[in-house]
Amino acid sequence: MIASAARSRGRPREFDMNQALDNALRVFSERGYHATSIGNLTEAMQLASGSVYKAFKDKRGVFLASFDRYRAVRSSKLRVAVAAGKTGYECLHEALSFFANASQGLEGKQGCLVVSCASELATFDPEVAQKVATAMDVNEALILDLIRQGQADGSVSPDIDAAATARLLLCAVQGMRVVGKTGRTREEMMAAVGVAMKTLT
Amino acid sequence: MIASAARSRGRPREFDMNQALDNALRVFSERGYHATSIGNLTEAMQLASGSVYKAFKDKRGVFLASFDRYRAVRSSKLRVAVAAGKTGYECLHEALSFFANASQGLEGKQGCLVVSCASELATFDPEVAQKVATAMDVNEALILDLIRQGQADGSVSPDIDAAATARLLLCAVQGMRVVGKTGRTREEMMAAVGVAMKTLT
DNA sequence: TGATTTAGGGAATGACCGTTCTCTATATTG
DNA sequence: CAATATAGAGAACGGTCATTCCCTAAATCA
Repeated sequence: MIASAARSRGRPREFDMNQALDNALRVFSERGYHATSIGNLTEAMQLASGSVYKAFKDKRGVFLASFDRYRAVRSSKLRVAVAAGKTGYECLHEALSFFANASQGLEGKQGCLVVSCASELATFDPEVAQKVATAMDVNEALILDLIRQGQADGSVSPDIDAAATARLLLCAVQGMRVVGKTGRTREEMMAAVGVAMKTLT
Repeated sequence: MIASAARSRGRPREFDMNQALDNALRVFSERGYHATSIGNLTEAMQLASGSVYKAFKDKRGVFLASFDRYRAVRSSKLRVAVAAGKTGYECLHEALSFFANASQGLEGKQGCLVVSCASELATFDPEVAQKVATAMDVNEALILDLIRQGQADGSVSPDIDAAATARLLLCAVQGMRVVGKTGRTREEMMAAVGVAMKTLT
């Protein structure tokens, strides 16, 4: 038997898990965790409430799965975007532009699942708090990495405090997601990226 | 009759409005809007539910009043902090430090009412969305003002794009409030402020 | 084929929450 | 002092929400 074709025991799942999670995380992003009802989720995911509970235990389970999906998709897209740069400096510009683009127009208004929902839960849910902290750390580590890469290839000043700069840039991109909820244009956000790049010289 | 001593008609209010709002906004900040129940509010405000509804019409009314109170208090404190600086550059450093300080330790974990709660409501409540947008605009305008002041007194480079820099710094300070929810030290945040100041030279 | 296992769907349930109602208390007005 | 007006407190109410239950459907196992 081919390993990848191994089937589970009973009736197979009829819906596409990733597609359902993409719909769920869109609703969570727009409405926030507590304002999202099971009804909102069943409508968006095109599933009956019983099926939701069969597949995910409870509402929090849907959220946790959506959160992981969101992070996986965003991380993947970010890494693709970053790869377009050649020097460390260019990669950093790609990374900041990626966040700027997500903070503008409709996508900006939808907001960031990590920022809006997770902040809502992190206070009273240690597991979510940990996931949020990790998400932040991963982004900060990526930026720090690119700064060091830039210092190595000469595109970023060797005199800057890499750790502090990475932290400031992390704040800047997370702040873009917040400010972007009030509605900004791509030009406004890209101009901010241009200013942020000055911290690397 | 002395104007300031003019009393209203019926039984006078027994609780202190500002104190009650300070308690309410603390709960809204910690729990978010939807996760805050009337029970949470009556407990924190030390008022019976009937009294809350008599004084504020409904839950949203409590939130709106808390939001205004929060903005008034924070704005006032920010302006006091900024006044400690002499040059525009110094005033900007005071302003950024003010946000950094609020984004660290316990206050950082409590979070910002504008960021966490208002984002939660802004999607489906135009009035709240307007209030949030205004809060952002006021902060951005203050930063822009200080940059121009610095350019006038020679403490900030005349070559920088004042509007774009103000926007980036707004993103940075709002981002601090988000990142600060995951727990950061004063030193970490102040180092980020130091880096942000480089955008002014 | 019959037994077993898992998924889908939707009605039923029980708890909680926001709001209203009612009654009492305390002020001003005339 | 009566009349009026507003505040305080908490019980009562109605609706919504998350969750569970039960029945049916579709797969594998023996």
